Amino acid sequence: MKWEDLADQPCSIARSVAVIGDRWTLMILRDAFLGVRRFEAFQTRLGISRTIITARLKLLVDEGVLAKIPYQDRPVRHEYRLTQKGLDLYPVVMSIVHWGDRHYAGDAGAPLLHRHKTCGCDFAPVMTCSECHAPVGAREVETRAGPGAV
Amino acid sequence: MKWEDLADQPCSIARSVAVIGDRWTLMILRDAFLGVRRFEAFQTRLGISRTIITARLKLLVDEGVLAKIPYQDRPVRHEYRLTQKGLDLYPVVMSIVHWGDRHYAGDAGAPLLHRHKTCGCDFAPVMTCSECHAPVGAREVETRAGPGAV
DNA sequence: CACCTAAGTTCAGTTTCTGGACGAACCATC
DNA sequence: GATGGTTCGTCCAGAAACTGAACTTAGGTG
Repeated sequence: MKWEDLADQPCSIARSVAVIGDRWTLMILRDAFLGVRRFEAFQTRLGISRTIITARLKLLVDEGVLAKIPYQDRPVRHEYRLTQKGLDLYPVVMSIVHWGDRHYAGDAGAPLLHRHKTCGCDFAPVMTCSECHAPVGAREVETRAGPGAV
Repeated sequence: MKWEDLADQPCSIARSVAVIGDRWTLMILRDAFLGVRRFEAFQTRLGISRTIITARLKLLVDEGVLAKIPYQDRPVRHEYRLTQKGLDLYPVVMSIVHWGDRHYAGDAGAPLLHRHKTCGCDFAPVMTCSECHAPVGAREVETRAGPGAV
């Protein structure tokens, strides 16, 4: 199987992974959620080749995760902003952060803290059930084929 | 920046992405959560080269996400099981699934349904605040340097 | 004019991924 | 005891992706 074939699988993971599932794309999304918007800023912060930045930003724009918006004319310059579809990735990014905090933070603790403005507390993300609102763990879930299965 | 350097960044995303941030690793984790445990099963389901399966399983075992456990002697055979650290990735996997369901499920609907055994309902994962238990969106969060920052 | 910025593109060289063949260790069957 | 099957890999040549560095475009600054 090739990377492009992933997008055609009858699996939401495969289809998502085809878009966001590589190292640099996830790092770009991290920076986007931290407010980075310009090509040069992504390149400087990540320190990777401009070719890759170009390719990844293009993919994310093509997929509607980022929008390329001009912020000045003469010369025209663009910035990359998260769309609603991009903002919907927040739980993905936060759960990755949280896993890293739990398993890779050294003695010093987490590199970043997240404050929930609504309640004013530093928080950790908790995955809950949309129906009963209780926290959900892997062992409490049963998976079965849905309407979109093959 | 090279891939290996990611693990040394003062960023939980980078450190996590160094472990789980590539396409095939995420697909292997998906299958692991669906109950796949054997080398041959991963290879057959994913249809990718055995070299990659070997390398990815080794990385996940080295990182303590999977455990390699013998399930028979003569000849000795192993299976790969999620450790607690691996099970902790469930929110990551589920949030990716959910994003895919929302943005890439066709008219047919989601390929897989998830039933919360505790309450008996099919559910969607909702990210909530550990402190006030309300759902959290990207715009309601403020990020700042934590104790583990450089 | 010389130099600067932002956002890319181009290119040769290196690294990584790929499919397919092969190996090792055992079991079952004829 | 030769053949074939199962499971879990390794090895290799070729293809694809990534890399750093230089170059381009379109304008702005002193």
